[in-house]
Amino acid sequence: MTIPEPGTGRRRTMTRDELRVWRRFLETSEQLRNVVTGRLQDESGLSSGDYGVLLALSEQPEKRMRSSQLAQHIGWERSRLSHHLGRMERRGLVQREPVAGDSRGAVVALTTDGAQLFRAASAPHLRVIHETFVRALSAQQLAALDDAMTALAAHLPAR
Amino acid sequence: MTIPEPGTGRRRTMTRDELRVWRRFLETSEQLRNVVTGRLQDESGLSSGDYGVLLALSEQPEKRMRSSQLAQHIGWERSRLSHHLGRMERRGLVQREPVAGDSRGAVVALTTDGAQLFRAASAPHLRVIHETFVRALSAQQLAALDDAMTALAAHLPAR
DNA sequence: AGGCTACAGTTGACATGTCAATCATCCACT
DNA sequence: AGTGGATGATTGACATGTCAACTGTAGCCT
Repeated sequence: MTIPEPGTGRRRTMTRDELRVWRRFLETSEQLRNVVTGRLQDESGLSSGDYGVLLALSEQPEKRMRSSQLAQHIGWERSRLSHHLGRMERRGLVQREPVAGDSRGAVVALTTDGAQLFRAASAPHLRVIHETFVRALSAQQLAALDDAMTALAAHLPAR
Repeated sequence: MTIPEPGTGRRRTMTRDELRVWRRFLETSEQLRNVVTGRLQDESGLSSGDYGVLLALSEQPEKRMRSSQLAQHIGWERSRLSHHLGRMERRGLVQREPVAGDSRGAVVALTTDGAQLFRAASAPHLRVIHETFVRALSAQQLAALDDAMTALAAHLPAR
C-alpha cells in the first residue's frame, strides 16, 4: 500500500488500494469468523449465538437474566433473541421463567445442562481463538488492529 | 494494550487483553458489515449476496459465467449459490441458460434489469464504504489494518 | 455397448436473521 | 375506576446459510 502524500486533504472517492483493503477486510474477517464458529460447532455443538447467550448468562451471579436485558447486553433485537431462546429451550440449554412482579416479563435461566455444555465448550473455543487469531499476529499487529477497530467503532453511526 | 516483554516466547493461553481485542474485532467487523449492507439494502434493494453475484457477472466480458466458476470466484458453496440464484432469477436480476456442449451445466447471465440495478447501486455503495470505513481510519491505520488482515488470511487453514 | 466413477447442479430440511404485526400487561393521568 | 400510550415479549412471513441426499450427464475403461 502506498501512503498518499500528506497535505492533500481527504479524498472524496476511493482509490483502488483503499477498495482492496476493504475487500480483504470483509473477506478475511468473514473467513476467520467461519473458521472459529465452525470449530465451536464441531467440538461442542454450539453455534456462536448459543455461545454468546450462554456466556452472558454464565456471567450473571444468579445465572439468569431478564430477556430484554440479555438482548441489550449481547446487542440483539428482542425478536431475534426470542426465536433463538425458543430453539435453545427445546434443546434444554436454557429455561424461561415468569418474573415475580411483572407478568409481562420473562427471565432466562441457565439450565444445568446449559451450564455444563458451556463450561466444556469454553476452553477449546478460547484455544481456537488463540490459534487462529492471536498467534497469527505479532504483538504490534495485534495492537494496531485493536487501534483500527477502536477507530472504526468510534466512527460507527449511533446504534 | 500492553505489549508483552520480548524474548518470552509464544504464550499458550490468552491474556485478557488479547481476548478483548478478539471480541472488539468480532463485534466491530460485524457492526460495520451490517451498516454497509443495510445501507445497500435500503438504497438499492440489493443484499450483499446479490451485489457480489452482480459484481462478478459485470466483470465478465460477456456478462455471463458458468455456475460453478461463479461459485468458486466468490467463494460460495454451490448449493448456496443455487438457492440464491433461484431467488435472484425470480426477481429478474439474472437468468440461467443451458450450456452448449455440456447438458449438465448452466450459465448464469446478467439480465438488462440486473445490469441496470447494479450500475445504479455501485456508486452509492462505494460512497458508503468510503464514509464508514476509509474515512474512519488514518492512512497509517488503514495500512496497518491491511497488514494485519494479510497476516490473518495467510494463517487461515487451507480452504 | 455396458458399466463405473466423477462432475454439475438442484433439492429438501433445517438453523439463523430481519421486519412488521400482535398480544398482554403496566402505568400515568383524568 | 377507566382509558390510552408505553413496555416486554412472541409470532409469522420471509430471506439467507449449511448439510446431506439426489438427479442427470460426461468421460473412461473394458
